Amino acid sequence: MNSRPERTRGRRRQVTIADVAREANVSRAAVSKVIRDAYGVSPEMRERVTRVIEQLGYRPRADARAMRGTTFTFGIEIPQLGNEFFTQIFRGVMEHLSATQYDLISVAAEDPAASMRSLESLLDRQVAGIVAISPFVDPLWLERLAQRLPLVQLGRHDVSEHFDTVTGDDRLGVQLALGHLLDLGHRRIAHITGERALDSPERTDTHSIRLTAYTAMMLDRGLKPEVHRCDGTEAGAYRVAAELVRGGDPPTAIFAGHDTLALGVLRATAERGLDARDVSVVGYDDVEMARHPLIGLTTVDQFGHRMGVEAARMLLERVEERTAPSRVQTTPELRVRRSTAPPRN
Amino acid sequence: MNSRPERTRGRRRQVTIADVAREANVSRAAVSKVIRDAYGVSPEMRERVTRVIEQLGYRPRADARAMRGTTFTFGIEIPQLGNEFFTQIFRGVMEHLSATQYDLISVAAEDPAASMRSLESLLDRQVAGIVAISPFVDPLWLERLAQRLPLVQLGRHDVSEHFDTVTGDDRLGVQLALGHLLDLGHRRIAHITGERALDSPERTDTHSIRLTAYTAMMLDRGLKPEVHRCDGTEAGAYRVAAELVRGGDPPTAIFAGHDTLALGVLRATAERGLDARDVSVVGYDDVEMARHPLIGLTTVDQFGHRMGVEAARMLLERVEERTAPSRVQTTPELRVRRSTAPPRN
DNA sequence: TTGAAAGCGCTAACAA
DNA sequence: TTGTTAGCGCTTTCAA
Repeated sequence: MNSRPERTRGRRRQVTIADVAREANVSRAAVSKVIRDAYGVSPEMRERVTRVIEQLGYRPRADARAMRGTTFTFGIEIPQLGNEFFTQIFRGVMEHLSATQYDLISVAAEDPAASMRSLESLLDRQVAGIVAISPFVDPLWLERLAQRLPLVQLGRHDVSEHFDTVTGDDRLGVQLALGHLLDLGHRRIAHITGERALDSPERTDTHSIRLTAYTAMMLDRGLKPEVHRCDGTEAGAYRVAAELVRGGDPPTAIFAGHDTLALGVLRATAERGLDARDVSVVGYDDVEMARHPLIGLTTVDQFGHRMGVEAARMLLERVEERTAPSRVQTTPELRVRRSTAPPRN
Repeated sequence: MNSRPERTRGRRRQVTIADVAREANVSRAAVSKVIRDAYGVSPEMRERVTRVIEQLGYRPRADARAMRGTTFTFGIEIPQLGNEFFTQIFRGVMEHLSATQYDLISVAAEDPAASMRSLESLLDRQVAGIVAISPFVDPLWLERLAQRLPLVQLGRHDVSEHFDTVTGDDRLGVQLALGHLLDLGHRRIAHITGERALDSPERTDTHSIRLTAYTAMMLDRGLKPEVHRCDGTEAGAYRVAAELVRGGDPPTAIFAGHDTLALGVLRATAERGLDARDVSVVGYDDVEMARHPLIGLTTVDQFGHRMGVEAARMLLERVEERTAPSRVQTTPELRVRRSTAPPRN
C-alpha cells in the first residue's frame, strides 16, 4: 500500500503534510493553508482537513517551515545557570511571549567564553530573534550578528547601530549601594567582582561600569578602593571573602557585584559568626533569597523581570517593522535589609 | 552579478552552501563533504573550501541539515524556573554533552500543564532526543512520544516500554528524612507538597510517592499524617506555612516535598522568630542554599547533577544503538543541618 | 476555491 | 576524487 517505510530503527515515521493531504483527499497546499489559517479555504475543506490532522496527530515541522518562512521561535542565551537574576529575565521574556505565537528556546553558556558558541547555536537554528547577555563578546561581532537577525543585549551600555539594549542604570545603582554604606559610617568598603571586569571608561559591560563607578566614588570621598576578583560564582566569592575575613584586618563592608556573589560573601562571614556590624554586605539584583528573613541581604533591585518583558517587546517590534535601534534603561532601587549596619566603632 | 537579493528588510542574506561552492569553484556536494568531514575529499579541495568558508563566514543551517539527517541537538524540558534542583540536572546534562557533538536547547514549562506543549515544541524542532520532567503527563501520551524519539524522564517511577527513567529512591529518602525527625523526638510532623500529589499506590510521580511513603510511615508509627498543599513555589509554601505557624498549635516539624518549598517554610518560621526547636524543617534535593550557614537546611541529597549526567548518557546510548528501555536510580543521602532539632518538650 | 509545481539549504546515492 | 541529481517537509506563487 504505502511505499514509504513506516518505521526506521524501530521509530514511527513522522506524519507529514502529504499524509494529511492524501487522507483528506486534498492537495498539500490546501493543508498548508488550513494550518496557517491562510486566505481561501472553504469551511468544508477546513473542517475535513482539521479532522484528519487531529486524527493522524499531525504536527508541522518547525524546520521544514523555516525553509520557507520563519520558525516563530525566539532564543535566549543564559550566561550562568543558577544565577537567579537571569531567571528573572527569562521569566519576563516567557511571560511576554506567552500571549504571542512565538516559542522560546534557551541555551546556556555557563562559561562566558562559550557565549559566542551559544549565540551561533541559536543562529544555526534559525530563531527569529535573540535575547542575550554577552558582556564580553566583541561588539563588532555582535553588530554583524544583529545584521542577520533581531538581537537584544542585556546589560551592555554600548551604543549599537543594529542591536537593541536593555540596561539598568548601573552608576546610579552603585551610588545607592555605596551611598548607603557610607551613610552608615563605613570607610573601608571592598568590592568583589568578576574576573573580567575592568576599571576603564571604555568598558561597556555592567560589571566594569559598576567597578568604575565604585572606584570613582571611593576616590571622590578620599577613600581607598579595594577590589577583589573571583570567578563569578557563589563558591568563588565565598573563597575570596573567606580569605578576606580570615586576614587580620578585614574591611567593614563588602559591596558584591551581584547577589550570587553576595550570598557567597555572607556564607564566609556567617561561617565565622560575623554579622552586619562586623562586616556589612550589599549585593545587586534583589534575587528571591535576598528577601529571605534568614538572609536579609541589602541589595539593589534593577527589575530583572521587567527587563525581560522589555527585551521580548523589543524583539516583537523588530520582527514587526522596527529597524532603528532602541534602548531601554531601568532605574534601580535600594532594598535595605539586615546585612548592613553601622560598623562597630 | 548576483541575481539573488543580498538583503531582505535590511537584513543580510545568509551565506549558503551554494555561495561557498561558487566562490571555491567546486560543487555543493564537495562543500558538504568538507563540513561533514566525509570520506573522499582531496587535501587541496579541503583546504580551498575551508578557506572560503572562513572567508564568507559560512555556517550550515541546522534546520536544512535536519531535512536530511539529524539536528545534533538534544532538548531538555524544565518544569519550573527558579527551582535549583532542575538547575543541577541541567548542569549534569550539559556537562556530559559538552564532550559530544550534540547541542542542548531547553524549553521552560513553568506551569506544569504546559509540559506537553513544551515537549511538542521540542519535537517540532526535530531534536534528536529529550530529557524531561513531566510528572503529570499521561503515560500513554509519553509512550507515543517515545516511539518517535529517545526520551528520558526524570522522577517517574513508571515502567515504560519506550522511554528511559532516572529516579531517586524516594521511599528511602522519605525514610531518611522522617526517621531523622522521629529520632529527634518529633511526633507531630506535617508534610507540605504540591497540589497534584496524591496518596495513592498507583501514582508514579516523585511527589505522590513521597507523600504516600510519608503517610504510610506516620500511620505505621501510630502517628497522624498531616498533609498541606501549595502551588509548588517558595511563595506558595510560605503562605501555607505562615498559616500553620500563625495557628495556635503548629506541628513541631514540617517535612517539605522539596527544598524550594522548605525555603518558603523557613521564611514563615523565621519571620515569626521561630527556630528548629520550635518548628524543625526538612527539605529534599540539597540545593546550594540549603548548605548556606544562614539557612542550614536539613535535607535529602538525591544527586541531581548525577541524574543529569545519567540522562544524557542514556540519550547518547539511544541514538547510538540501544532500543530496550533502561532505568537508573540514585540512592539518596540525608544531610543534617541546623534546621532540625529535638522539639522543646 | 483549489491544486500543480517550484524551491528553501542541505545530504546522499550514484555517475563520471 | 569530484559532480550531478533527487528529495527531505513545507510554503508560495500561479494557473485552472
